[in-house]
Amino acid sequence: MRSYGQYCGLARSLEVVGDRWNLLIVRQLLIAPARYRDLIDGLPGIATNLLADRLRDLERSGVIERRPAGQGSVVEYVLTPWGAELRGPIESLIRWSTPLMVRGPEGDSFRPGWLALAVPALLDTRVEVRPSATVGLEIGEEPLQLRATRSGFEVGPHDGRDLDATVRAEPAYVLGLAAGALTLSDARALGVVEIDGDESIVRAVFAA
Amino acid sequence: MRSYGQYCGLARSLEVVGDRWNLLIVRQLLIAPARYRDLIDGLPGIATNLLADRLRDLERSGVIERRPAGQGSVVEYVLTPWGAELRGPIESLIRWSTPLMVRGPEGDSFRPGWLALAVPALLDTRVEVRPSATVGLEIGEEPLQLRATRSGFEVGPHDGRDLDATVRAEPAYVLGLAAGALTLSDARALGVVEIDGDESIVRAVFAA
DNA sequence: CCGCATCCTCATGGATACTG
DNA sequence: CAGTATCCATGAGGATGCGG
Repeated sequence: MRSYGQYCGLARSLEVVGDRWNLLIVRQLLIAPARYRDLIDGLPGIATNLLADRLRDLERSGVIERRPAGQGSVVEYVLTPWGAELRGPIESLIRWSTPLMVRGPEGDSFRPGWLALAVPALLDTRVEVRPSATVGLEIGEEPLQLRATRSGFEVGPHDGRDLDATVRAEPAYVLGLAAGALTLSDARALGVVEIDGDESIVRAVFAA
Repeated sequence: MRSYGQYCGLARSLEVVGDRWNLLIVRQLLIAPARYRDLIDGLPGIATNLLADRLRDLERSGVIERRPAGQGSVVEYVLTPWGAELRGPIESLIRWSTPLMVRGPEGDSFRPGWLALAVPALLDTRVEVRPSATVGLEIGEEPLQLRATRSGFEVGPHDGRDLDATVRAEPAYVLGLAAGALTLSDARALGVVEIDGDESIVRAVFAA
């Protein structure tokens, strides 16, 4: 990216992460460290040369690091501590996007892993839920789980542990619930969400 | 901007504000509503055709509005309520940029008005300062003032009211102090900051 | 296969001149 | 002052190649 030549924090940030695809690459690495192939899969639409270019740029500017993974010459891309601090700006943009997301997918591609960032960003962290309470999220295939911690919520792949409840819904409704743009009772009246198990926990998590 | 085709809040946000210059235009309008000429002045380096393009795009997507200003056919650009909510993402990116800003301007252009966003974004809002306490900021020419409110700090042009204290320093040191990357006593030992008036208020505001 | 590098085409950005 | 029009440089996207 060509420099803006402005002594302003926003302009300097954008010189590092403002290039097309850059923040989406960081998004993928916030979900989990990843190999080149994982990034291609998690970034539908990116051209392979662009991914290679961007990974070089982000490494040069100190946002990501390559590190050996497993055996052989296999490398894995990981965020540096500074790069991981982009969680704040990214969650903030995700919250801002709510009006754009309630329209639904409209043919856009979707990866359940993206919810691992979006749902905690949207949920009201002031809500008090018993720590370690765990709710399964079934969106399409990939089973996810949402766990309450003292500091907020974590969403990741289901690790097989016991679930207090399970929610099954389309991505748009999960996001609507998390953002408070849709209440649980409305969602149930519309028949767009199914809940198994301890419903009170689900109500507590998605308290509007 | 070409669509990413991803049903992800970050991707959809970037389709609206990810284009080059877009967030910097929003930055200017967060500082104050502005006319075309004000934007040209506040966005050194932008080409006039790009500014016109971006203003059209941002209006179409509901981030800004044109409205008549003064008399005649003079128009002014203003953020919509949704556009104004970009303050969160922008402040977040400004905080993230601290390591990039402590290097100093290095020839980049600077507008004191940019501090109206950066300083409140960087200051620790948990600090308790007497509401309506006012500190003058003298950076280059343009006199600014920093006012404590119940909810945080506001920085804007000096309105001529009485000041409890005045701080004079280069932009980089003001940002360093606000970010807590530089302590007031270090700054004074280095002779890079001058303080007049009630120094205790300045110490309270910039409590590291 | 994975992890890129090269090549080509086309869309976008930038600088400047110009107009109502 | 508030933008358009024009022309050139750069960057994105897609296909393909290629070594390990």
